[in-house]
Amino acid sequence: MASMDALSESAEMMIKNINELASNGDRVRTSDLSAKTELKPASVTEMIQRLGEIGLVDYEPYHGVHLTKQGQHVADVIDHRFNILQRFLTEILGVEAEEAAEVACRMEHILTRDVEKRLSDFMGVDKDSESDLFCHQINVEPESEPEFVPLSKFKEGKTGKVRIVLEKSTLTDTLEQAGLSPGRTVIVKKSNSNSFDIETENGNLSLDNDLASKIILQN
Amino acid sequence: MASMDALSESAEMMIKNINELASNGDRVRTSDLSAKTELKPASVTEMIQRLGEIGLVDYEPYHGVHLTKQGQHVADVIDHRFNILQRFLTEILGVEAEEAAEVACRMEHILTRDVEKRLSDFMGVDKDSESDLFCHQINVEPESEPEFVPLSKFKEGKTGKVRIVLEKSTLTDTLEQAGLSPGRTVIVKKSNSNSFDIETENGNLSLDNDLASKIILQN
DNA sequence: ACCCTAAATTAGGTTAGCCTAAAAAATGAC
DNA sequence: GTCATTTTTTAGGCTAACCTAATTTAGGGT
Repeated sequence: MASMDALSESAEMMIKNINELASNGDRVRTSDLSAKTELKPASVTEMIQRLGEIGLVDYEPYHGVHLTKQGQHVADVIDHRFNILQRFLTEILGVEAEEAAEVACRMEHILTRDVEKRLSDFMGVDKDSESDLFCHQINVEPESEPEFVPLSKFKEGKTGKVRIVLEKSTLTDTLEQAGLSPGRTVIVKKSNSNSFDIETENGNLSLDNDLASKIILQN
Repeated sequence: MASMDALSESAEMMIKNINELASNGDRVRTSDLSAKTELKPASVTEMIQRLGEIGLVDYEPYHGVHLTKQGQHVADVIDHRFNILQRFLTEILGVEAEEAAEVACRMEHILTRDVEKRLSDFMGVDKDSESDLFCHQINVEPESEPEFVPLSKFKEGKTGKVRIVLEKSTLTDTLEQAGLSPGRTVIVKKSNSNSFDIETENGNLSLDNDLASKIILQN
């Protein structure tokens, strides 16, 4: 081990990439890092040697690297900062995914502990973020995320809760009477390209596709 | 003029400092820049020469620099990004002033145009920011402290500006289309215990209480 | 006008982070 | 087990951004 200086962006990126490639527990090879970072192999070697010297990585010439406990901690911090930043950029600001990832990837190296913590609180992250970790590791079914989709995309037989009715008009009162106001639960009984037969708490009715696309349901 | 590369953080900082020292219209001297940037005079000379070569600065050996039109534009962009970031960090996250300034000063060089714009909207900056200035100067009524409350707590007829939309997932896109993204203004037309009829810049819609509680508006 | 001092520039050195090309080590086919 | 191929490392170069030390210029006091 050596200096206690702050890590450079390049060094942090290397640690992050090592961590991402180490998912299977194996040592990470120079060539894989070279491919992932788009640096030449010689540059990767240079960097992982330096990381080895300061104890963040266990480096064996010709046999790749893996993160030390210290290095893993750095990776975890960076990872968390990235996730928080990305979520903020996409969910709060509405930045498009790819750009959000790029910007988050630059900002993750700049965040201070305090700003990170405050941003986490703002985004509503539980202090015990193990649930987050759990998800990453198990990740059995990424499907059951509650989704918000227009009624017109619901499959037959599916039940959903009305969350939003876009576009109000005189029709709204009618829809309301029919049990299609926000908060109500509906079942799509039958659907085809232009007609949806649905059952609401107030009875049954049919909608055309145009209208159905403006009623947003939650799974 | 020469390259069209993105400016380095160091170059942008130099431009920023030149701009700040040029408030009186005079040419900015190397020694002043040296003092302000905490770089040695030789390093300042080196940098301003480079900035001169790419046309951002008008450099005359032994007689200082001043920003060109191009350079002034860069300075203005950086300045705006800094202000927005600092406001976000202090007003929204509650970061202490000095730390906010430091972090903003690093992040200002990373923001993309799009993120800058979205963050500006989020912070409620109008494109013609003269209104902003106006408000600050007149500030007749200190009563209506802007408050952040969920849409579900808004009284009928009240107008507010969307600041945050909690809840991720595919819903975000839908809300955005509906005119419910951060920065937009909405009016609550009618409300009851479980349904909110609101008017946005994009039209009218209804929300259920659960969802409305997750959309945070500012008075 | 001349000199002296302060300011600015040039010259030359360092480091991090990249590169290419050459050398060395590991790996797998037989 | 040997050898060809692939992978990795070493060697040496480059640039940006800093530095110190030496040189040059500007400008004021007399």
